[in-house]
Amino acid sequence: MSDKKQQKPNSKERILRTAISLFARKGFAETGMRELAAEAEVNLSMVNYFFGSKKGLLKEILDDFLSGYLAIAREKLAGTGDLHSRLERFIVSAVNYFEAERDSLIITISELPHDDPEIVEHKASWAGQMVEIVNRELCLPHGEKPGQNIPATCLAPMLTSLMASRFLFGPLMEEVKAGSSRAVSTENYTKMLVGILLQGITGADNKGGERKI
Amino acid sequence: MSDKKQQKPNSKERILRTAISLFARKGFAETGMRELAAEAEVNLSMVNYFFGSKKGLLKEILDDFLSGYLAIAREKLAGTGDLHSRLERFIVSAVNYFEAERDSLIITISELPHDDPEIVEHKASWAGQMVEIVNRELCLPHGEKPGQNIPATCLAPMLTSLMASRFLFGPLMEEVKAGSSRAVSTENYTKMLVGILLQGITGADNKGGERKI
DNA sequence: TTGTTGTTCAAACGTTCGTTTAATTTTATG
DNA sequence: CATAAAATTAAACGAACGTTTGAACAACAA
Repeated sequence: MSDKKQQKPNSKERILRTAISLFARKGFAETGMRELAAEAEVNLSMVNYFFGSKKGLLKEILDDFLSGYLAIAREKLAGTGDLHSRLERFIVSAVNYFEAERDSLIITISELPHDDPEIVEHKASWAGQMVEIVNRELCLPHGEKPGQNIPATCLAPMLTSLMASRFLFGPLMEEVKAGSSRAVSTENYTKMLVGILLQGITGADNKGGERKI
Repeated sequence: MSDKKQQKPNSKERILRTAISLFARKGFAETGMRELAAEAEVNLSMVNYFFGSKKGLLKEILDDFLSGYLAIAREKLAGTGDLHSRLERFIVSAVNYFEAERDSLIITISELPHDDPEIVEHKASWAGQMVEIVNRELCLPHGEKPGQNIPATCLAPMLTSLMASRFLFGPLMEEVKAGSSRAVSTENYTKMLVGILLQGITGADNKGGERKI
């Protein structure tokens, strides 16, 4: 018994982990409670016991992921440093976070457009805070240059979608070309994103400086 | 009777349109056959009569959308012209297509990561062709410059995700800030994308020419 | 011990699901 | 008109859904 209790963690945590895996692979509505309970090796009732309902479980997954994403945005986009370095360290942190929590990312993106009133307020709350940060740290400081002002409600989705593309399309691309996920390392992927984004959103007046890649 | 029969189109088409709307708003699995039939003003059995099954209906929606997207990629990315103009006209066409078929786009993206074996082969077939086009028309001609070669299995998802972000996040952003969808016109949105992408993926050696925006 | 609190369990709740059947109505063709 | 084909209908199928119940079990304090 050198480990604490690695072989049998909390039932609640086991449910959470299994749910994240199943929801990402099969979809939330397509995953049944009995299937989830069986895979997590718990009794059927335990899900409702710990999370109240199936949607309560989904809400916890979304909140866990989005709060982590928002914390990264808050920490990395703000503070000292010019736009380039702040954006770069944000992308590095966010992409690493997406990779570590890729199943939660897939669930979040997949459930994004659905208008379940019980869920949509949660998403809107997180999205609103994200837009606020992007607006304060990225849009406003560079709104001086005319013709380059991208609204935060447009830029925030762009950034998130671009960073998430690798993981959203990952399973499908693996089906298309086996091993394609490992053809580009995560480190190189972030470098690509930084290169694309920095030289783009900083304007056409960029005279080839900032050779970040 | 000036119109052909605008008030009552084919039942099959009515089912298709209603399904696209409901699947996009509520999700595929969350939408019931009875709800769909009621909203389409059609008997419950008609869905299976015309489409075989609920999944057959989804497959038709996905195939319709993806074939149109692939046709645009084929037509706009290939042909004469330098990379800049070809990429620009592709983005213009694709974004307009996404806007016209935004519900189908939402359905396609939302169902992307799910591994239903009956659906995944369809998606993989389309994705494989898309990757092939991107590789032939974008990656290979510019693979000469070292350090800038982004694999097509990485670039194609990037392009698609970036163009789709406006529509994927649209409903949520409207919840965050009413009217945000109309804050940026589709034309300006495409110009933003062109500006970001062109100056990014064409490399850091770009000396500020090509002021497309 | 007794009582309490937090888990786990088997069983069943009523509902809704996607699908099928068989009869009927409509449409088109000879 | 007659007849075959296509479209539409009401009703029911068995299966699976999310949820609830009430009892049993574990750990621990009084």
